[in-house]
Amino acid sequence: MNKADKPQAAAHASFGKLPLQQYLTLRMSRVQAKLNAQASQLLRETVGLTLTQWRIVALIGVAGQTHLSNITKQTAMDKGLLSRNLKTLVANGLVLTQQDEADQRVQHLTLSPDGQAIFDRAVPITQRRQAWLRQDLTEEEIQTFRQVLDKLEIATEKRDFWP
Amino acid sequence: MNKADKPQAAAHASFGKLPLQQYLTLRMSRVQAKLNAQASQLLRETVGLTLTQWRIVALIGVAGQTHLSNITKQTAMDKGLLSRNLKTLVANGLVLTQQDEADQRVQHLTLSPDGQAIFDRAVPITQRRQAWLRQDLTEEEIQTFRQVLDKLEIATEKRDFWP
DNA sequence: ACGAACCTGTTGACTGGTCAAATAAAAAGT
DNA sequence: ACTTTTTATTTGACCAGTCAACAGGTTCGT
Repeated sequence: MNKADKPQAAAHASFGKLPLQQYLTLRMSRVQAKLNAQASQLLRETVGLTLTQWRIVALIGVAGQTHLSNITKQTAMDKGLLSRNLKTLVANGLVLTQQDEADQRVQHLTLSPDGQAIFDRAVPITQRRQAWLRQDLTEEEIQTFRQVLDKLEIATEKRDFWP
Repeated sequence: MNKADKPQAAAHASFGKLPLQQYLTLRMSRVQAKLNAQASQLLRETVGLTLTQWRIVALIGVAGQTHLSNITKQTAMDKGLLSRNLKTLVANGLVLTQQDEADQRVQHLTLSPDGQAIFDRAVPITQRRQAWLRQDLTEEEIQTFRQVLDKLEIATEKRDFWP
């Protein structure tokens, strides 16, 4: 319902090569947004956790025992955020904390029986979703995808790309 | 300082095949977090926009003219969020709005001269970043990466994977 | 032509996430 | 020994994002 929709659209021929719409990061963020929405809904309906809470529980679950800074590294989430989320998990009795004797700073985190039960219940659900997401992907595609993610991650770490 | 560190770690042999650490979504979200942090910092330092604001400006810029629901679709962001962000962009004089005559609901969005100036300044910066991110990627990798993103996106849309 | 369904955009209340500073403990350097 | 640096976690203030409800406007079915 509109006339000429591209008055200055011509200007973008001058972008050199890379049309903005094809920025990897923009596309990633859109897909990610949809994936997150889907995962959040699924987790809310089935186990009553937020995505962040689930990730904490999951990481403790697979490790058997960890501490916060470990989770920080594995997720690249804000430590403050994790600290707060953890607090509610502890308050809800899903996670147990125990001070390290040698190093008074670190708290060891383990799942309580309740936490373990939720973990055990959620794992097959999330696996099913993962399988669903992979259904149309070949092994090669997945492998390349992982490889690209790795390279992108590395590229974010060396930050010498700008003075 | 701890006894058996894997009392329940053995349980994960029973996961079937997919170890939790390899969930595509978990790895994606970590990389995405780092990319976002990098982009946000860059944009803040160079053009003084948040990532969301930049994306709105960018999408208006490339289209020449759009409307909100269009941006909603392209980014999968919340329309409320976009509406608010847009309001501040309009208040700051970067974006101009104009009611559609035929359809009174839609507002056409264009960049003001100021907005265009910022856009023109930001584009090369973001392109440089994109190039940096791609530096270690081959064309095939990028293509496969895109393809996987597409398939994942499609998989989030048909939601019949769970009763 | 009339109501139902639908689309566009806004608002409010609330939750989640970010940034930066603070606290506290250990490790490293001198 | 003692300052400096690094690491682990917490806290506070603030901003971004989500959900759900709403107000107007359009379209479609009968």
